[in-house]
Amino acid sequence: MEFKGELDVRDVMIDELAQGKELIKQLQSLLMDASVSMEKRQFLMNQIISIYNKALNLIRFNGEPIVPDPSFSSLFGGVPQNSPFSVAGNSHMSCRSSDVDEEQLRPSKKRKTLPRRVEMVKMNNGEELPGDGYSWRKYGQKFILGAKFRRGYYRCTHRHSQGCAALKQVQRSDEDPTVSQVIYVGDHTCNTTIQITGPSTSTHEPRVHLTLTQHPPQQQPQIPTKPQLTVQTEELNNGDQDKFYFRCFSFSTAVIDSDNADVDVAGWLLDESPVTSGSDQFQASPGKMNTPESDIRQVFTLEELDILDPNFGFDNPDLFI
DNA sequence: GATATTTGACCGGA
DNA sequence: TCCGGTCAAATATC
Repeated sequence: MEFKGELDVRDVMIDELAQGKELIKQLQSLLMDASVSMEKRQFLMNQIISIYNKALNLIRFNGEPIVPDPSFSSLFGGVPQNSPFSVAGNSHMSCRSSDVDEEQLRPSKKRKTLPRRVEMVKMNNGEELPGDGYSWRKYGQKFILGAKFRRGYYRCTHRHSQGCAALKQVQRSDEDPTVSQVIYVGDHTCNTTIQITGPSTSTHEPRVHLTLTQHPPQQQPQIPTKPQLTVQTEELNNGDQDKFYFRCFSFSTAVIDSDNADVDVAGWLLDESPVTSGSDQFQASPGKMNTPESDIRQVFTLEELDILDPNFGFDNPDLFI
């Protein structure tokens, strides 16, 4: 069987992302029009998410064989058919959202193959780890070789009730004890209400109000504990054929008010903030949002961390806003 | 009593 | 065999 080479994959990704940009423009128009139904807006949002999922998977597989299983059509760009809230089959809406499905596609018993996302979190008062909006239950802690502090192991509180497989590990930095490295393993599959508040591009007032709610089958969403929405998109670098760098942004507790005719999701998504202009990193600082989760998180993929300077210190002032 | 945390033991990948 | 990750009993807290 023949598969796309790297260049072809890149072309397809560029095409997909261009489509996504076009859809965002359309969404912007729709959001400016108060007469447009919420369903139509959500449908457009789903299309955008699907496109980004498709591009992400193209990058992830990087030309390797992709099992053409129709049941995973949404994973590779298919727009969910049944529900406009399916969000590519994942409630977390992370750029890693497809990883759970990926695990289902290619189940591996190796823990290291689980999707991981690393965040550096500045702790409140230098002691307290700020909440990330999820409900976690600690199930262990352990001293790790060469680390001053014990690593804490947490699983989602809804692990048993809803089978949510999300895990996280918290490791306090040796260099700066007020900073913790938080490793998220897997995505949340527990059903929740997702709320998004977009950052202001020019003021400190939130401009975007948008609510994405995933309804479990035959069930109303009752658990309002899904405030953190982390999205990582990947930047194409036409000038570098060997590498892809991730453009990441994360934000928490987004509140979206569909009735607000002032919304400008596309502008928010596409604008380059002063913080991020010219950078590979897009950061949406929760501190600029109207949210209770006021910590800033720098999001890395493990791959990105691998290429960091080994002497990199967590007290780097550029790491936090 | 229910729920959360702690901690030593065990498992499994490298 | 080492070591990171998980389990589960004991303990703490509400």
